[in-house]
Amino acid sequence: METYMIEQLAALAEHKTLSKVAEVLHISQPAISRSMQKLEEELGVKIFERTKNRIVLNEIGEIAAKHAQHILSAHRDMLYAVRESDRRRKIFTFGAIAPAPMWELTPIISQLYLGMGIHSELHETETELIQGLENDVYRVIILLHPLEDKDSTGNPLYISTPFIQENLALLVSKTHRLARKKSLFLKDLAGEKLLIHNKIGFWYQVCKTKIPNALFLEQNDLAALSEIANASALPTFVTNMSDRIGIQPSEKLAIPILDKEVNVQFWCICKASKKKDYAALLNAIALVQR
Amino acid sequence: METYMIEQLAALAEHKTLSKVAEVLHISQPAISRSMQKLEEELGVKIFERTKNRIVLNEIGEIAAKHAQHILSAHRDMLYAVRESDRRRKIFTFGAIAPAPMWELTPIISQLYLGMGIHSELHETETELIQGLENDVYRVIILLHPLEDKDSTGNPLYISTPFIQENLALLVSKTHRLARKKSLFLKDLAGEKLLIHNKIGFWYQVCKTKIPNALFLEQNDLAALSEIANASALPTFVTNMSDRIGIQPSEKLAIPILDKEVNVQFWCICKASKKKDYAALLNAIALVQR
DNA sequence: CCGTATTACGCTAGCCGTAATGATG
DNA sequence: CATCATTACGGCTAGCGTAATACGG
Repeated sequence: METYMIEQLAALAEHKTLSKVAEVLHISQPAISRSMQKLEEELGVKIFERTKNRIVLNEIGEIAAKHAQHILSAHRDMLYAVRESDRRRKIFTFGAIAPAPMWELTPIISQLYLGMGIHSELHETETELIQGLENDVYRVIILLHPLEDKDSTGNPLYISTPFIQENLALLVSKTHRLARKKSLFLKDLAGEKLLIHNKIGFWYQVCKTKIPNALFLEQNDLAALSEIANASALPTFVTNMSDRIGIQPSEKLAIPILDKEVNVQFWCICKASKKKDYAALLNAIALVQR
Repeated sequence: METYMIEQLAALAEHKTLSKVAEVLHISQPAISRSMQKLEEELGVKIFERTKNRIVLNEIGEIAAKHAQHILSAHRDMLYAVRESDRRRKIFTFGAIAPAPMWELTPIISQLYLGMGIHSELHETETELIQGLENDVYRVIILLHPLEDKDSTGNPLYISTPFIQENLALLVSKTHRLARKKSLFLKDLAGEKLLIHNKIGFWYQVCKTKIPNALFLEQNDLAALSEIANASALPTFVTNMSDRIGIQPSEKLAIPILDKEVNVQFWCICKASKKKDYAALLNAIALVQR
């Protein structure tokens, strides 16, 4: 049973006449006629009802055509899987729960995997990240904790390496009502108008759920947000990582926020089965802890 | 992607070397070598790690091979389904809940479908029968009641035609304690030793559950059972259908049993979608009601 | 050296297209 | 007579086997 027969049978079930199939598949009518004869002979079963100038699939033929379509979709699946795997092999894709470790990790990967493309994705929750790691969509992921899962024989499924820490602070003008405090908690921000970026991973949910009655002015352009923060009296957030991307405190004060949810340790995680592939990367990561 | 490539890739994943594949598939080594090169080229993706005299599937190659095996099994499924359907087309197979309608139906089918094989199966419960009808394993089935199921548009899914009736009686010697009764109920047989056949469809369960504390002496050879029944004082069962297969009452008395579970009407049922195919059969069946 | 993969070189099986034939509505 | 399926015929592609080459344990 050769592929071309399967293809033509499936097309015949769809287009009903040999002529139409010939037209669609860019092949001559006699070719189709012969293929179908040969297929029928190979199967050893009548799958057509023939009159002198009409050929129709019989009940068994319809079953055969169903299977033919299934085989063709299996072919397409194979092609897609192989090419998709290859594409992923040529790009280093990772996922992160927050932007700062994403920015930190990118240059490290860039140095280590010279010439390879890098693609990173930000998520607010860890479920998609872990799932992506499982599917090999992500080579590594950045979470707020290590993954300790074991397989049935007790061996770890993942390798977790501590990465950077990040500590949140509120950036306020010197005239703000909170400006004289040395530190504060999220609940102290109740009712404030706050300028925030909206692609900040897990921070977004933390802010939304831990600060009561705040009004969030969301921005999705980082440069614009920085401008507005400088030009207005609106408070905004910074972290120990903010300077890494060129945000300067200017005339404002950064007041540390003490809730444990906003003083976090990131972890870089890969599958244990790929330990060797990423040993060098995990090594490099261990060096930038601070 | 031609079938031969798929086949060879799957075989390579299994046998590891081109030489072994060549041996197994009865084809020359160079042929395999070229096929795999061509496949790799068609995919446009490196699926092998090659050294000068060694070829190994890489990670993507393993994925490809998995898919190849899946495609091959789809091929086998197609072949099996087609041939199995053809086999069924050449044999009239039906299922029944009791032997008597099976014996009655067989000659009717035999006359109507001259030259076609006939195969019948007996079941104690109706679930396998209905499932078999659904799967087209059985063309028709014999149950104790019609099937009234409708599809989503309210059209009947099945055609049910009344067939024969069967009424059970106890066959006892004239000296038996029950011999003077004109009729009886199953519960009257409590504690008796009873000679029965064990391939009697639904009767088996009825006897087992409706007669308290009886001792059943099971026989699976019909002729032997008949002999023993004649030669011994043991009571056994007959029905209005028994004479059809040559069982004679001899010197014994047949006492009707009145429970409704053992005075039954059989129904012959086919799929509504095959109504036309079996119209003649259902017609013939309607004539033998009695 | 024996086993393994690849390359080179004809051969030919088999698939294709063109043309012709037959049937149908 | 337009449309569709099948048969006939010749060409050519492409997969095959044999033989030769090259590498490795």
